[in-house]
Amino acid sequence: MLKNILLGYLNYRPMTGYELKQALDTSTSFFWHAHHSQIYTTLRQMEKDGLVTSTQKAEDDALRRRVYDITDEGRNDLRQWLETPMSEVSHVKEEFLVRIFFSGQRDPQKVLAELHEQHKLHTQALDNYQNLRECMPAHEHSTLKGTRDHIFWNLTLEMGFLYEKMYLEWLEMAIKSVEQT
Amino acid sequence: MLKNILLGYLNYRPMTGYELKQALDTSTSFFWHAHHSQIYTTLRQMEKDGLVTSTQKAEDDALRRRVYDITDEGRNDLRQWLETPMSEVSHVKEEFLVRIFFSGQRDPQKVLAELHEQHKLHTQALDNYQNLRECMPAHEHSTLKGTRDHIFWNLTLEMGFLYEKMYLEWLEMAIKSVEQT
DNA sequence: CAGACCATGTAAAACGTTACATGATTCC
DNA sequence: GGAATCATGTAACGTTTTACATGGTCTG
Repeated sequence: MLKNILLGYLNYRPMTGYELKQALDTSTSFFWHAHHSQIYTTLRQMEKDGLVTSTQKAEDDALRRRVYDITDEGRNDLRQWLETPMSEVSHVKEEFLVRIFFSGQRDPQKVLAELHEQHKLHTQALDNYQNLRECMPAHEHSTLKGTRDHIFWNLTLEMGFLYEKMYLEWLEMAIKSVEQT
Repeated sequence: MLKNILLGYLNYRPMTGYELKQALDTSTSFFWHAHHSQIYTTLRQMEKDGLVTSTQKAEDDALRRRVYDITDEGRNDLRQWLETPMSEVSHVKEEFLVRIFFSGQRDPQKVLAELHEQHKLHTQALDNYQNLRECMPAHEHSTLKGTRDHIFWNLTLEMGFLYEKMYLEWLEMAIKSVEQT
């Protein structure tokens, strides 16, 4: 899966592993994240498999920056993946909900504290999306020439926003529910 | 993580691997799932680690049913895990959103078809939660003696419901957005 | 010159998926 | 007797996390 994301980014332009890590941390982090160690090793594997090529930025580059570029084979691979539709829903894995599910015998005060902490964190996440959303210029009138990318970027951003809003709503309900015990 | 879920269930009552798989598939599947192969191997590992014990249901049981029971050490382990609060938000991994993010160059008709397919699947999921919700008797007046478990079970069920509702809302927005292209 | 950030890697362990494998019971 | 479901496992493979490891650059 990480492979597809890296190909997706490299399809826009050549990038280093470090830049890809940053791209994942900012743009894609809501729905996929990865540690740098995995990114670097996956890139090397992809190079072996002929999906990307890499070159040192300059022969004497002290930072040893290695720029990756997608190959035709890589582009094919990416297209193939995108053209094969998903026919299931992605499986959710939410540790916090597991904790809640098994919280019947915990001290209610401690559960409440944890719910409040999550509320704080999800509020921060929501603020983040709200800012990003406001920063987004009216794409309708600006850069729409030739590319429809922004439509889809906005859609995923909007999902992040809706998700956090829904999560906060639920947390507030949960807090009330536990308080009434 | 799977370990904690299995301990959580076994803390209610002794169960076989098969029953645990069913419990995961019905109660917990919205926020955690696992294949039977992983469940059986994890149970064996937990037995080695002294967190559970296992016994054959009957010496001549042709079905080789093996019943697992939690030990004191297992109960400790579970308590410890529950008492250590989470101070981050769980990371989401949604393959479908990755696909949408990189869909700028796909045939819009194919993207639409995929969005409609997801809409169908998430509608089914929502119906499921709605049924479960209606089946839940008014716990307030029934089994509340001694256990607060149902409060938390209902909360996770409610989250499943809200999540699917939000997802459908987003899908409808996404469909409109792509149609207008 | 210290601290933040740039930049890349290896290795081991943990976790998760897929495929293979087997055989019993139950209901029609 | 055939199909669905009960019931448990192993092995290979692939993915992800965690810890270790190193050194350069840039800003105040």
